[in-house]
Amino acid sequence: MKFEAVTIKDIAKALGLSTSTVSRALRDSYEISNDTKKIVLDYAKKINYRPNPIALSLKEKRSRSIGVIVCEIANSYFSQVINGIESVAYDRGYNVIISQSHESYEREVLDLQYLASRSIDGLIISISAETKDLEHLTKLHDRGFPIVFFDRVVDEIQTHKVITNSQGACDATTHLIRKNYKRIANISNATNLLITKSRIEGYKKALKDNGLKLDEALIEYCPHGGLVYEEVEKALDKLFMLDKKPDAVLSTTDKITTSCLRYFKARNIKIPDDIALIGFSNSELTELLSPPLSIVRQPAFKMGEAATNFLLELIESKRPITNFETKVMDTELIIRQSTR
Amino acid sequence: MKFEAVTIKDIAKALGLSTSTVSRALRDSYEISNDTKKIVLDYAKKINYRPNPIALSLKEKRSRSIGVIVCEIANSYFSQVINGIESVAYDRGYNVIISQSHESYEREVLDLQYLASRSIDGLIISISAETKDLEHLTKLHDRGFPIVFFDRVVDEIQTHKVITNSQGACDATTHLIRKNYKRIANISNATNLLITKSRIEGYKKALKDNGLKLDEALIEYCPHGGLVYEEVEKALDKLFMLDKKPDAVLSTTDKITTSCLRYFKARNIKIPDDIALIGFSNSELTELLSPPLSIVRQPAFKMGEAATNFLLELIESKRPITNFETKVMDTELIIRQSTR
DNA sequence: TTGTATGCGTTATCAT
DNA sequence: ATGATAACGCATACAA
Repeated sequence: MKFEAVTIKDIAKALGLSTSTVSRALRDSYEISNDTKKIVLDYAKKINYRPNPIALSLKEKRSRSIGVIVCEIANSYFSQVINGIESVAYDRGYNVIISQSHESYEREVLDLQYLASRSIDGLIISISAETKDLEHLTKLHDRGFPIVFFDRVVDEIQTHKVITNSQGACDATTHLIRKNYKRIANISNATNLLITKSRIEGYKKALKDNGLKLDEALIEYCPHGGLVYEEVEKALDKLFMLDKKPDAVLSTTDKITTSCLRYFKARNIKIPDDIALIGFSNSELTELLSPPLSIVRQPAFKMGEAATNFLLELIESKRPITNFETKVMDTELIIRQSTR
Repeated sequence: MKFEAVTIKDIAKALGLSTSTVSRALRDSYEISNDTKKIVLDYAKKINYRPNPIALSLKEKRSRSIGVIVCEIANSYFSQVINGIESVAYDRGYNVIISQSHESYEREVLDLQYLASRSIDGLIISISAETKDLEHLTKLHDRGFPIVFFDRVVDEIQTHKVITNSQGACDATTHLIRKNYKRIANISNATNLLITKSRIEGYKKALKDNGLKLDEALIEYCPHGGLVYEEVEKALDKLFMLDKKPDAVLSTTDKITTSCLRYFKARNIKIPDDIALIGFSNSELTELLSPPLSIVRQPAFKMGEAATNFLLELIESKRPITNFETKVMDTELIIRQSTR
């Protein structure tokens, strides 16, 4: 069942005017007499005329919509980022079209194909944990398509980016060291992601700064970003099978943090008595856990806002931008009782 | 900086063919020779041609995108619904454009204006807690615009709807009664919402079926859907100031449940010793709380899927549909330790 | 001040 | 088997 809307043509016909007069009257052009304007405007209002954005898009070669690709919407971090994106986009008159990669490279490529062509004016993306080949993105970027990365960014593409620094992981690790934990495990996202490297780096820096020896056996990676519980389970199994078991765990993504909690609970491993846990998380419920969970919180909403401002700058700039910026934002370390 | 894409015209010019030949070749029309097809297809692939969906939309008078209005994305229930919507939409070749009402009637009207006209083919909506006047929706609906309601539906508009039954609240209340709680408070959403009426009804039914007297003083409403913590705080303050205080609380939305937990924690009120709590929630973390929270879980993902299937049926139907369906889905009662 | 014609990218209709 | 043209809704250069 199609929904037939009113067009300029309808108004013109009804009023015995030409479409161009109506068009100009609606846009309050100086060339149209006040009388005509009033007649047109009144009638347009009466029949609830709305310009067809698709026709406008075709004409202006811009859709006023931006695409967003994240791994999962139902993840507190990403939903908060989307919230930030949506707030800026809405204010500036843009639609937000959201796609989920579900941590699948293949799906990410499909999403991009779907969003690209010209139905979106630009893209905000946090790449999937599986993504190693960037051709789908470089191909667009090289042709001048505006792309902004956030969270899981890539080095190979020169554009605006929004990330958090490695200080979050460093602070969390330092905190654990100060609390006298000696064998601090680190469970992170896929190895290929820059964000993983950055968080591992923060972790290593803290160890080094505090004179602790790095034990590579204490670092575990989740190739699917912790999307499947089993990979976190496997990682923890391995850690607990070590001769020298960890006495604390730093988990560096929302999803992995939740899985760690689930793992400990299932095995009746007590936090912080049996093991300490600090995790990256943006869930509002972490403070209500028992014990309340120490976390590293990312400024998700602000990251979404920043990414969108960057993207709209790229989209609306008259001339190609070559001077790109990477906005590095601070995380917030919230100490609660899961780390004694 | 604009992104210039390849058009049929470019291909036609490059290959010395007419646009119609190219168009037909790309669509594998029987009237085009295999040789020509191959030449066109190869060249199109080489230069990475993609049809312009906006031009298609203008021609077909459909945008292949659907609008979604929810109060908040960053809410486990709604993000899971959106996940379901997105999954069906994606499979059927539709974009999903998301807007948030933030529980504001005014914002909902703006969102709708923004989405309407012809940039979306249909709408999936869960109305804001503030919404009483439905003119913004009826106006569209009366003109044949496809709308599907879910979760917070309305009686006044005849169309497909997806809801959960009142059994969830009834089951939860019955469970509390069986556990020997006598004074069961109910904290619900705004009074004007049907979903509130339904859940209160389930609650009352359980009391009645079990021979308990209804005490209206034990029912509290949150006009802003619990979006502001203070209204939940006020509701609980009132309940705890009663001469006969409640010994259990049933909270009927995600947001309110979280606020209850926060309130009890802030005041060191122990669950379930000081008071029992069971709440509607779709968060994955509730089982990790201490005590693990008894919940009523809604089939959020499935509700999103069902709503989208309904909407696409309305959109793609050749003739006006007058036979509307309301899909009533079951909730899941998960008993954990917050209710002894 | 108003009207006519053109084009945005695509496809359907009608030639050739 | 292929090409020319009109149309979708709108804005605008150009005419009148």
